[in-house]
Amino acid sequence: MNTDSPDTSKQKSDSVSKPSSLMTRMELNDHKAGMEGLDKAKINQIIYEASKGSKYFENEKKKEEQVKERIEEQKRRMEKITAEQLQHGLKQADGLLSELESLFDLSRYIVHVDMDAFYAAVEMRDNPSLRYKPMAVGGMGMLSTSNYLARKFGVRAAMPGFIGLKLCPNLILVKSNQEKYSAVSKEIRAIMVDYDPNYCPLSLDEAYLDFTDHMKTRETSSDKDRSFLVKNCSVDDESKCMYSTQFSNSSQIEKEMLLICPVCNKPYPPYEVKLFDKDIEDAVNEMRCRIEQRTRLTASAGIAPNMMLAKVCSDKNKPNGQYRIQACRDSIKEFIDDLPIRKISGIGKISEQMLNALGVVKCRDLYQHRSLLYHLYSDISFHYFMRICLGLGSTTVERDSERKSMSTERTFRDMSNPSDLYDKCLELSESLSKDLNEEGLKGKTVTLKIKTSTFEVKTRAQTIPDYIWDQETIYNTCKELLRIEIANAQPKPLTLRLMGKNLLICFSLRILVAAVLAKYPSLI
DNA sequence: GCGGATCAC
DNA sequence: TATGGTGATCCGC
Repeated sequence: MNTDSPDTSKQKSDSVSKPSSLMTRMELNDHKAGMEGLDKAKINQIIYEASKGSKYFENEKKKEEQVKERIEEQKRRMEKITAEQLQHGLKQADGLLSELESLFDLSRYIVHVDMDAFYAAVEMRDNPSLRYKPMAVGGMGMLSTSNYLARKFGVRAAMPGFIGLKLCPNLILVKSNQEKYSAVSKEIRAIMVDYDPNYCPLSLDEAYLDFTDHMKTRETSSDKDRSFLVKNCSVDDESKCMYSTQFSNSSQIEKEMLLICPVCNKPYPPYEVKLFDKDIEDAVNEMRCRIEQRTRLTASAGIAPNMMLAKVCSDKNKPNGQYRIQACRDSIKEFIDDLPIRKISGIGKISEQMLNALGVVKCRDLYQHRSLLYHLYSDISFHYFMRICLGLGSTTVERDSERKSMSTERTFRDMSNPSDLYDKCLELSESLSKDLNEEGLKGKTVTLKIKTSTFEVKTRAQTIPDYIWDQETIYNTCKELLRIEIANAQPKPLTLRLMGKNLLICFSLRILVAAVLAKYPSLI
């Protein structure tokens, strides 16, 4: 027994234990919109009380320790860097920066569109009794999104439902309805096509668009082309409910007139014709209005010369707003300099901590500390950081290329009986094989993923000589990998809460057909 | 090629 | 009572 350790028996009078300041991982995410002015300390206390002692929590503590060790290791490496090396790093960095500088292209209008609290908004639209009440989509296990009222209590996406209920006892949980969200997404995308036929969807509720070509045709467009029916109603004298329909389509107008405004609960009309201007702000505004007309859901948007900046902008005036960065170096510099690095897509909670430890908090700090970053990070990461601090991003909006992998995984009640585990393994093999078959895909690297009852995650892969997709080969390969893991756990049983499978794709029937048809068009 | 980690949604 | 699923990428072997 270590007599130096604090005597915990003396602390039992403390009825409330304090969340450890070291447990950054468990704290409330507040880097996104809708989180202003809440009592963070109180919320974190509730999250901590609800989580502490659980297996999940214990595993998070372990991971937190590992991150701390990584930061220590980073510090040790930093201290070894000499003044001379720093001088060299500075030269390298400045060389790269001037190279990157020449890549700047300010000629494009890149737009990022993001639906506001998408799943929650759909559910509120379809069930008026949910309006003005805190609600979230998901179950006791996990929430996929919450409405803005629930966010005021700290209820967020990726939070388990039971914690959401602790934060907000009146929270209403609504089951997720993916098919419905997909259908709404399809309606939204049908509008996006009018502004950029090559738009790039990121998820059901998010997309990048390149408005550049549209802006050229817009210059010569007639007023009629830019006229849409818009319904205005003032609600609580602030948020405006806009309802619009395309002016040219009179039969549609009559159909829409029968609808009830979801916010003011009055029937349409009255409505008015709104003429949108030829500039980019009005073009994006027009698109958002049309989305709202079609779906009765609001979107936010960011307008910038590249994708990285557009993405940050769309968050700025959320919900139901838009923000534009002017396409000039000074505006970009002013915007990026003060921006916290965590706002950049790709810099998550861990990278933020690692960089903060070096004194890098805002994007301008990436530039200030460029020499240090040159020495501490890989070429790829360093390159990425330098692009960020310049405000440089991709200007080519393109659809995702072909998928590189396909996977399936399930969480279940703790399971240790080997025959149950093999059953689960077979089940997942069937599922993955079916999905591969539907898309005509094959691969040669099979990966088994397991998560133990203590939340420890492991993956075990095997590459086989042939391209495969069939259930038997997937099962036989994974069965062997699983057998080894069960054996390695001996004499203890292997107790799992999740199992998954993944196949790296090497062959796509669809691509093959496309290639053959391209070569022999007569086959069509 | 493998396994762990991180990130986004 | 109770902390997801899918796809991608990077790093260090």
